[in-house]
Amino acid sequence: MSQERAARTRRALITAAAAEFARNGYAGTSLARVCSAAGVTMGALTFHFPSKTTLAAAVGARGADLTHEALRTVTAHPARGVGALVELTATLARLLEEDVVARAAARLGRERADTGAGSWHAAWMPQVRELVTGAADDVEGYGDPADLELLALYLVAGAEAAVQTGWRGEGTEEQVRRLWKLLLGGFGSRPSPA
Amino acid sequence: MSQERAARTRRALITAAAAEFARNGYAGTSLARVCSAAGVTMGALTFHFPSKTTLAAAVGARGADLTHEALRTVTAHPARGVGALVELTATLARLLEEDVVARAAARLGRERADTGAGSWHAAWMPQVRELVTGAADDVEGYGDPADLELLALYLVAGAEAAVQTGWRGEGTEEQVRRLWKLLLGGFGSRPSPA
Amino acid sequence: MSQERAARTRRALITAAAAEFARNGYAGTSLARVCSAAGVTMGALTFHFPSKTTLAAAVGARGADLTHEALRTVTAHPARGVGALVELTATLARLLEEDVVARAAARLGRERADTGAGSWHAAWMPQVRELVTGAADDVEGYGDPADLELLALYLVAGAEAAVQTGWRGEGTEEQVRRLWKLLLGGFGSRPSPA
Amino acid sequence: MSQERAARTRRALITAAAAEFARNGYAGTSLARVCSAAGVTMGALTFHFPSKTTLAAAVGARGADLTHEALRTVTAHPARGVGALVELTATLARLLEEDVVARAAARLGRERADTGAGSWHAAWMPQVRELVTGAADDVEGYGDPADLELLALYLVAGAEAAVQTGWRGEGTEEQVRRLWKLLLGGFGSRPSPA
DNA sequence: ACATGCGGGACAGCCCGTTCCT
DNA sequence: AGGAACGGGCTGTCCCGCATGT
Repeated sequence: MSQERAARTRRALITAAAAEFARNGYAGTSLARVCSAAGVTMGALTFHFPSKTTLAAAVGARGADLTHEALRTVTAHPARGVGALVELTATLARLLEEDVVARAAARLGRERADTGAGSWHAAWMPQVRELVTGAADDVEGYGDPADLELLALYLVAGAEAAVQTGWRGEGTEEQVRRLWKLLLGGFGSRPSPA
Repeated sequence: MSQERAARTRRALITAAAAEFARNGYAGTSLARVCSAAGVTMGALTFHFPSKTTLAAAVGARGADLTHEALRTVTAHPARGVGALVELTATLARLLEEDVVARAAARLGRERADTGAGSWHAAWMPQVRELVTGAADDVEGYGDPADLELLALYLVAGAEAAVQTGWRGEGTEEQVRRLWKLLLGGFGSRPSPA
Repeated sequence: MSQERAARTRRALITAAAAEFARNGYAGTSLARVCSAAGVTMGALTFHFPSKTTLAAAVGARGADLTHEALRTVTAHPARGVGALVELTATLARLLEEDVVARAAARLGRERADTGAGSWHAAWMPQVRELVTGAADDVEGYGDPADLELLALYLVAGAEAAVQTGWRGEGTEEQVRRLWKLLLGGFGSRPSPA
Repeated sequence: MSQERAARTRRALITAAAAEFARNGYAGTSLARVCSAAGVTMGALTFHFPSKTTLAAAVGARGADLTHEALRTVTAHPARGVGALVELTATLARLLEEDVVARAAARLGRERADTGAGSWHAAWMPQVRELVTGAADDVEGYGDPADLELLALYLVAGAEAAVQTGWRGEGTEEQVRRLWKLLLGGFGSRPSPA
């Protein structure tokens, strides 16, 4: 049956669209380019996705799915407290680096937060909050849990910018891990030589 | 003479364009909207800025100027080491929050890094590097200076995202300061009681 | 056997298409809307009607059939002369008012007179002519028979416009009858009070 | 000054659009054809008329103006009663026959009665009503004045159909006059010789 | 010099009528 | 008869010159 060909077309379309969205943003992406990149005609696109908004929503949804899946493997082994946060943000950074769809979903989530397509944050923010509040006792001594949450947000946003701009020296995941090490390690213990 | 009217028109155009660029990005901004927002006809715009790229470049340049000016007042009093970094990032955060032109310049710098219009980073990155390397002895104990630089980058990127998305609880500048406090403070010194 | 289901599908399609054609004209009608209105897929439509022109032709043909049928009952009882003309035009007016297919056929006949689909007139014009010429002696005193024929044409066209625009106060058939009464009655006998 | 060139362009556009609207209806008309017929580019069209609806509205308005003008010369000489009605309908018939814009306005008025573009009737219906009611005493003996009004409506609709379909033997105005003569003349007085 | 009105093309996104397999 | 895909065409609009005023 040709139902699998339809699915293949859909995937090709979503991937190609994600590549364009990630590079040029929503408004800067033309459906014609998406089609030629995916090797399908405009008619096929409009059959699967009636409008550009719908296409963006599909990319966003697929990105959210990929994110959930990536995070499930992380939360599987029971890291607690700050260590789990490190693992989560590092995983997100690697995902953004390796997967175009996730990258596109993140960008669309910020550019089109109003439309339903947006809100990539909703895919991982809840886990951050749960980690921070649920293990409040583990992070005792780290100050206000809300600050930890904010730190995670800033780090992920930074990772996103790093991936897009191409600051990557050694890869974005390593950058995030190095920052955490700096923060948790000697940083702040600087008065030691005193 | 009407030369000052010309200057007024230019400024109105740049401000209106910045508002649109900041909200809708480069591709999502139409010159017609810019004109109607600035109260100017399209003919006047094309007189001052022959192309859309030129307009974006002008916005970027103005944003860089504003950034330089804001940073000059910071580097005036001779804070050294990490304290100066805190001050610098906090100032950038406030600038992004308060000034549309700076916000637009930052966004254009990331979206159109290739064109000359881009590169808002060039306005403040040198200062960060100088601060980090020049005061290498002050930051002894903080690990690799490159890590500190990276941290500043991530924080500014996070602030930019915070401003655009509207995470602001108490204002973005406060967020950045709180994060620095968390990092420099007891953070990481927690296992001591163990 | 499913042959009757096919016939049912055909009829549903023709009725739905007629409704759209009558309201939006030929060019303003999209086959997709017809399908969704008829509860049928596009594949089914293209099976029964290979092209849009074919569909319109089918609607026209069905409209002509309905018209013939309606007129047969009229010409059954042997009204002669002008009375028969009155009956014929009134019947057409009622048909246009009550039946969507006839309405669509009339509209298509004018919009697409070139294609075979058109020419709803051919369904009733011959009867008018026959009535007018065949009973020439009965209408003696009415002037040129060609004028009577023209009058019938104008009245039907007026009825069509009345139905489409919605002038109907008391129903289009009544309007036509009232006009005939006006024309045949005292009208023209006005110099009596002189 | 090039202001007159703009006016010329506008007129050329309206005339060309009227020709297309009159022949193919609103939905059947493509702006590209209008442009090539008028010898202007799409850019010029969209400058004067932002949308197809606007263009249609302009055609409708121009048609209404022409109608007013044509009727003013009729109502100038003080024909009273039925004679004025004859003159009015005959003038409308001739206008429909000779002027594309009026023809287009009439067709648009029926196809798009909902939009403001429509309503060509509003250009002449008031005069009919005034004629019928204002001179009620003159038409004494003609029955209900509302019937006379309805008759005028039907005749104009018939003339419109005649022009579009091409029934014209000797021209539509003559047709209308002949019909009036038939109606006012001996028609109805026929059984007298019996 | 500064500004305007008008016009030029080029796509963009959407949809449409149609056909090809199944 | 159904699902999928195909091109082409339509409307809207966008970014930009080129005349002309002031």
